[in-house]
Amino acid sequence: MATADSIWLRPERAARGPAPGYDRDTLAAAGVTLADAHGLAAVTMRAVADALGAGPASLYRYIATREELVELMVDRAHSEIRHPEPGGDWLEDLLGLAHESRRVTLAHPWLLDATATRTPLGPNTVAYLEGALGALSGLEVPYRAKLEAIAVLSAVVTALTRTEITQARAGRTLPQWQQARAAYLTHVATSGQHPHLAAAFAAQNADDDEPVEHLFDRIVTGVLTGLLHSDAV
Amino acid sequence: MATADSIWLRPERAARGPAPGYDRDTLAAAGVTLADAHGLAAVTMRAVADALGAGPASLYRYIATREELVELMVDRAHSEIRHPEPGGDWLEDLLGLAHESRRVTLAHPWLLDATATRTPLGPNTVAYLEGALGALSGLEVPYRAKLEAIAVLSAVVTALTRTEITQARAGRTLPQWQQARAAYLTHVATSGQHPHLAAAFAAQNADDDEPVEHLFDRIVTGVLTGLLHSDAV
DNA sequence: CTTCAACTGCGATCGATGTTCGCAGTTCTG
DNA sequence: CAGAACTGCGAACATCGATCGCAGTTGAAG
Repeated sequence: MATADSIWLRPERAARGPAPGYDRDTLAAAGVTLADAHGLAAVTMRAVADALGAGPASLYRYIATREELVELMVDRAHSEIRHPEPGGDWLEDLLGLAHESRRVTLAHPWLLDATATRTPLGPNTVAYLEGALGALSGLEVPYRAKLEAIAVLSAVVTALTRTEITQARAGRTLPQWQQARAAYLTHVATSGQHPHLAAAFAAQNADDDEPVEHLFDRIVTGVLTGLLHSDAV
Repeated sequence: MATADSIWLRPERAARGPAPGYDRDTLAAAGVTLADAHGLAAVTMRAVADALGAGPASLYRYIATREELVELMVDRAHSEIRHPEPGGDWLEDLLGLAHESRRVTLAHPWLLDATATRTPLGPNTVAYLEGALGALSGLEVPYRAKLEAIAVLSAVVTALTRTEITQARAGRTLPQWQQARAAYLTHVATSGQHPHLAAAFAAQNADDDEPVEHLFDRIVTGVLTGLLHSDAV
């Protein structure tokens, strides 16, 4: 049954027939729980079915493919993004939205993997987009620039959150491959070539006391003001 | 044989024993050819072995895992990045490097998938980093800000190139899922809710004549100047 | 030159995964 | 009440990454 439609346009329940035992959101919730605990790779069809007490093939009555399950999971996670009412200052509003995005991503690190390649676009993601556009509604700037700014903002927030998660994970478990990478990096830094990198590497471990939120604010603000050349501070 | 070392620190040839029939770069080249033609998913161990005329299990004499093969491929692709000599203006130099990054990514679109989650760090990627730091060497700015700027730049270039590739692909083949997404988007835009999104959607299809390179320059310049608050231009 | 440990290529195979097929049971509709 | 439509799902298939063990080959030590 090749359903070419998007899952968001496909009706959840069939018109006729017995009532389904589960629903999409239940599948998504089970997938989110699994991914939160053991990463996105642990979200296999069989694992989700087991968590639900269902047979491995039952899930295909609700979703057409695993990709769609991930899409449901992403949108469910995005539903946790709070949308505060706009306060008039577009920079502050957008910064608040960026903080929400970061918070949810820290709570569900697998979002980085799920949204790295594809760009799921469910109702809650759409609501996020609408919110961001609403924050910029007072700005006298072409729509294209606003969409660009939002896309760049999203990319930057993702990148920042990714390094934050990576560093936090390295601090706890130091999981082999990170160790191997550090070894290679010090090898590169002390090799004599790459002088700039060596200097940066040495300077990096010196003063690291800036709070993460402050760094986050500084970078996001810089990027946004650079893109929308604001006159406000 | 659990080799915990990075592949870049592991010796390519063994000290004793017969000469290997292939080498790492040959594997990487075969993988790149396959990925260029049919995407990263087509780079399976068996496919690479077939392309080389080798048995499916032979590759594991050169790499420990498929991840390492992808790492080799990424670094080989990054070797195509040209490093022009610095011209004194850091913004121009960094912009040139960004263009090189975009060019190589357009030539090897699978780089987006390969670098989406992981961040391979081979010799050529390190050389790129060194070049970017070198371009900023004249700036009176803490090293941390330079590293941040480079990371953000990389994220932005990736995002821009991804949308560019996606749109180009949609223009040619319009591959089903894009069609489904467009259907959902128009459904959202015409639903009455999401007024800002509807307005943006309507305005987007109006005037689209800005050349891609110009848009690229504009955004990258905006982001960089916003981050490093340049006084130039 | 001999010897042998070390390495190479690789066929066979394992476990896991996403997905399909067909069937029995269930439920809503006309 | 009868049949159509749908559900749950056991079994199976193709494909994937990875492992194991063996025969053949090489290079260095004595």
